[in-house]
Amino acid sequence: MPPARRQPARRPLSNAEVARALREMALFLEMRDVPFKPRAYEKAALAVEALDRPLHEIAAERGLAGVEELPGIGRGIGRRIHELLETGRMEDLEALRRETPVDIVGLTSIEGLGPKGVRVLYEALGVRTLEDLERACREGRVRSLPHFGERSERKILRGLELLAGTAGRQLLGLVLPVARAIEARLREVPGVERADAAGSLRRRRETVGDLDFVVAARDFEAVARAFVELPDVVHVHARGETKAMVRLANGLDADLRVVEPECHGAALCYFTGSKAHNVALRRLAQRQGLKLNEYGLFRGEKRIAGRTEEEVYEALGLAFIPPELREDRGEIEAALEGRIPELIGYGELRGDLQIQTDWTDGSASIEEMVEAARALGLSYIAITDHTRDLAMTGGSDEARLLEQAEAIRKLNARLRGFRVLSGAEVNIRPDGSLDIADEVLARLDVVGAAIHGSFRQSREVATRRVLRAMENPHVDILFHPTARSIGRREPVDLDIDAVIAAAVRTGTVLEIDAMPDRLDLKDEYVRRAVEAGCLLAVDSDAHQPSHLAYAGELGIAVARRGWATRAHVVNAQSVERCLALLKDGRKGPGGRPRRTGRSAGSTSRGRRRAGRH
DNA sequence: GCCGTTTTCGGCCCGACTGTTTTCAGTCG
Repeated sequence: MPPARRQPARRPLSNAEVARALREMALFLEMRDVPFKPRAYEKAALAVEALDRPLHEIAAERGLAGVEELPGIGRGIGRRIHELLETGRMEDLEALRRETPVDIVGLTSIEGLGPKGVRVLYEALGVRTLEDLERACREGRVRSLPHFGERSERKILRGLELLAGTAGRQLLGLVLPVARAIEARLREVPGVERADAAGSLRRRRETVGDLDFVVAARDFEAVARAFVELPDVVHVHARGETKAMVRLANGLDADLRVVEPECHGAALCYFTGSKAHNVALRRLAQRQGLKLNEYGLFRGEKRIAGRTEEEVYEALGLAFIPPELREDRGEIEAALEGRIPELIGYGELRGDLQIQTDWTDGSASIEEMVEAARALGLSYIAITDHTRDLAMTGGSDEARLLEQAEAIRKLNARLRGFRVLSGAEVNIRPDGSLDIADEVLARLDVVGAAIHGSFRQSREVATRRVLRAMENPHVDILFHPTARSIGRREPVDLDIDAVIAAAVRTGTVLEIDAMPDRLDLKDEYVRRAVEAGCLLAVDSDAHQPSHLAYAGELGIAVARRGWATRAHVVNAQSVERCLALLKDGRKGPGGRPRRTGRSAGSTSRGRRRAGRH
């Protein structure tokens, strides 16, 4: 077959694109008042988004059967997804688009406008796009439609403005301080007993789409007033007696819900979500003849739980489920069986194993980083400045690394109750070799290896590259394994299961890099690593003193979302234990491969049992 | 269209706010 006859290769559709098509189906069906199906398509869209591997891979490996096996996807939607992946089109969706040729996703993204409204606008005024809608509102043609009025027109125009100013989901690390400041202000309102940020922020998802605040108070009016008068508020979407919605200056929307203190736990649970977790909880309640809503858990008219979350879970026969696990990914089954692990806590880091200083591209001296680490309650840090290949950062060569190690030795002689470890963040070259000689790596306390370039290699090449670096007997930790930058740079295409298997085999620790735009490994991969018995390091990757706090805040959040316990995290141990874990299982003196017998899994399982006490 | 401690049919989470309504539909979370 001559090459010219071949079809040009079409880029496989991403999960996000498949989910968008499913969501569009849901909106069109909703518009046509089709019962139940919209919910099914929405649920399927969520399921697709939750996958940790591309659908097109699953389809390529297992065909239609592999797709239909996914939760929330059955024969009908499975067949349509398959069609979409094979042909790039979904005929049923195309038919709906032909019948009602409107930008339904765009139009319904306006606050307060849903599919029913879009239908009326299209049928009466021929509105198809956001531009059509803006024109119709400006010309005053919308106000005469049924269920619309002058207020609706103004609301839509304002919605269009706000849409233009929305930044979409924002990094957890940037939003967290904003949320905390709002919590603090709400707690100052007289009569407020509790004020908490809920939603995906409380679950510590890596990005946040909006903020939710749950306040327990007697005087609802005072809380709502304080909320809409927050200095950050640029627009009030809605304001009722117990509820308010506003737009903040950073482009995020924030919701407030005020409840009686008796309901606080139920409300906090409800507004923490996730939606899938809530639905599963409600079904569980229903099967027990109970009703769960934001006011409590009820048997008939009688509230049997609601003041605290713990009370609600207990009354449902569940162990308490930490917010970070509430994604309906097996946590409810685990809670029923008492299998919720004791997650690593936010105050449990004792060291930090990735820190840059003014020896390369950091802004502070080793001593300044030590002081900042001490202030956070840490008792050891590793100095891991960049190496030769990263010339832009003034990366160290062998001689300079040894010079720095000597400076650290002298510093340690002066320090009391604190230990500085010598180290490096060596560069993994495109072929998997390192940019620092083994003889020098052998003399450092902590060797991290990381990818800093050639990000677009094929999966095979990139995986081979990383595995080769991990096989180096001196490499202790794989730093920011996929080298992603959230919202900016795609992760390196790695066979993550192969990397995890190699980590177990070689005794290499996988890092959770806690910089807000990295969070790498990400939560789903952490969970797979934990299940495989990998050891983890939770590091700040700090380039200045203020970055150090990211490890205990964002890094631990990712570890918890990955179901990690303290036993899984090497730098939650004493410095001696940490070093032993890093160096354990290295090649023996005879240069034989590391023993594979030391599985991190058996270590962590053993320690986990011990850690119960 | 999906799913199963109500299992292959008959259910499908629940309540507040808004704007247009004189009793409620649409939207949102």
